[in-house]
Amino acid sequence: MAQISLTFPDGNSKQVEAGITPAEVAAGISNSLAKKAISATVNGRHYDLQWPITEDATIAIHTMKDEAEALELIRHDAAHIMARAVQEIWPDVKVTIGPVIENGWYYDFDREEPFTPEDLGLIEAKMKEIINRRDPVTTEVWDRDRAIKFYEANNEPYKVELVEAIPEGEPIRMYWHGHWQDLCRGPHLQHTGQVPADAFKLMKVAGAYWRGDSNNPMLQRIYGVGFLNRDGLKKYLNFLEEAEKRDHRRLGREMDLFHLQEEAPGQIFWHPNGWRIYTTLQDYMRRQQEKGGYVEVNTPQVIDRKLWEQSGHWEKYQDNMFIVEVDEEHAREKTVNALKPMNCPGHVQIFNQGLKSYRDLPLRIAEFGSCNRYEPSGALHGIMRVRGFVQDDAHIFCTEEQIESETKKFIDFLAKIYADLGFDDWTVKFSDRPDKRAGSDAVWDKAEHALAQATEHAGYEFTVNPGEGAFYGPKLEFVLTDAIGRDWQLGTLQVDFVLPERLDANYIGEDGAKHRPVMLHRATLGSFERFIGILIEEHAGKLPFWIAPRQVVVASIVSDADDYVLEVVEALKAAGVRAEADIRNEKINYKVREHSVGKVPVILAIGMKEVAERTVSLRRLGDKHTKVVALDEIVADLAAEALPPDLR
RNA sequence: GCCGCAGUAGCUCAGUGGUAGAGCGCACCCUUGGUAAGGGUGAGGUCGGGAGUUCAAUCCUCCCCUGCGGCACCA
Repeated sequence: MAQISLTFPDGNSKQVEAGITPAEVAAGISNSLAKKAISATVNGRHYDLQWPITEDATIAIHTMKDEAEALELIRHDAAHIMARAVQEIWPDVKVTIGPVIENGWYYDFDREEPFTPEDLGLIEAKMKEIINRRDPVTTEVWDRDRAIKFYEANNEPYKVELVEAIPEGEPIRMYWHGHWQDLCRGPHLQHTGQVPADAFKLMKVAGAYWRGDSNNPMLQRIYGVGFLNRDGLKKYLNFLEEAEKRDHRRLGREMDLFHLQEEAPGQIFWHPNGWRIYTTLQDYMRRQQEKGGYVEVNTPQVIDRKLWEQSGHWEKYQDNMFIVEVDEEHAREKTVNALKPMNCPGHVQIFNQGLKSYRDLPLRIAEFGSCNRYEPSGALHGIMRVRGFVQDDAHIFCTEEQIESETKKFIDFLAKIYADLGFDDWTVKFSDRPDKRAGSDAVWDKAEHALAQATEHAGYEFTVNPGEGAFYGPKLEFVLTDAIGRDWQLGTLQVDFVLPERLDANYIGEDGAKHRPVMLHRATLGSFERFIGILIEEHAGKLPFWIAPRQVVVASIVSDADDYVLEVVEALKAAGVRAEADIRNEKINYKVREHSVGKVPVILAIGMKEVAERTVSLRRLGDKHTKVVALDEIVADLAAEALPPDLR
């Protein structure tokens, strides 16, 4: 047998026979390591203890102390144990796939009756039983025919499909947890008892399409979360509870910002408090756009289908459009219009008015564009995914050569704004050419290169979404996360070679000939609605002072102080601070609690002492202590604090 | 759109085959209280909408709407 050399993390190496397994390596080191081992990293690859090593390698043996590997294995084995539990309880259920995801795993099943919440309890109990059996986990590589025959015989059609889909040359690996068997690329733990029985929980059942395709049958997916120990699980459940308190839908109610009702699904009724956030943000954006070299426009809401046909929306986007038919009396034909779902065609109409010269480029046309999209009912989510929203939209008409510099300029623009608004943690996704696309490969090469270059030059890394670009061009997505870690696309930048063509936009070049401009679709906040949702969750309702809808409440402690309270409010308002008086017949404790729950950043309490001294007692949201400050001083301080970051 | 779950007072929720309750909030009264809920009294509901079963439906059945969690979608 050939010899190979294994190199350990401490730098020592050892000659061993080829085909040795990490389990044998561990056993050669010590009995206790052999017992505690869960997996290995061999030449950088996460490796099952049972897989043979056939070439020179670096090797590290993992135990439960290696958190990343341990969690992956625990979750992966738990997924299998869950599937086994389900089949032990309901033998007719067909199994499909069950990967590890963030915090846990899921497994998709095909079963006639739905799983109920009570079923989850049964499955959990069965899983604990399986864990306690400490069944050994073993593995073998099979050839394709054997695997297919096996699954056909066992009436597991989804597994047959999965085996068939494994590319030639890749091993078809089987795993056994005791007698129960599953197709799996591994690695896995040594035995089921290595999964902590008190550190996992089945969370929910949901529908999911087989292979993620809505043309396929819907399966039932069970989600579980799993951790190294009970404490990890407790922490996670606690996090979920805390996240619930940050939910913008809950805070929207508590802070009296907005509501939705069933007569207008996916559309927002903004209350005075919420609308102040909205307009404050819009005023701020308007100033930024002016500084950034944009011109602001406004375009019609209801537009004849002819324009949508020309732009391609009628063909590609009609399912998502609100169609408005107008049946005029005496009209020979009724007109068919659509509420605009996007602003781009309108902006091209403005670009097309009059002849444009290359000297006009880049022309940056901005609009707080009110859009309506008929989003699928299941997609609606609070104010984050709605059917009526306003984009801080703009279209930059430029030459191909200007794509890179305009992209860089936009990313800098966006980064500054996100920073002003308190976001440091956002990511960039880059979506490149899809299979179905318009435009030549040469043009795509140029556009993708320009976008990627500009992003790097602006100092940002990005992840690539292969094939996820729009049919008309590649795009950048600027992504933020909500309270429970779900990603939301806010800003975007998309290169478009197609729409200028379809709507016949052109400019006169230096050479005196007509040329086609490129359009960059871009939005910074994305939509005000989604952005405000994210903003609320990011700050858990404690918005920065300048955005807070109610910045200051001045509360009387005794009614004899009321006149002075009103005077303080007037002084603050005159200085540009959003202040309200609370002279209700309530105790100061009550008022402080109520306005704290309402997330008012500053409470000024006024008793007779403050009246006499012309001071206020200042209390900041979240602080326990208070501070007495002279009236003039606090007015000046809060006025300065109320200024938006760009006006300071 | 698909799968599952839910919809009772402004909010959070309990409840029943014989047309309904709590806490908070709201109104009024008492209380003038020094930094996260002072006390009393009272008003407030077509039990999401429609149909069916029944002597009788908020409760059982069916359809629809909306919301929630996923999936799919997301120019």
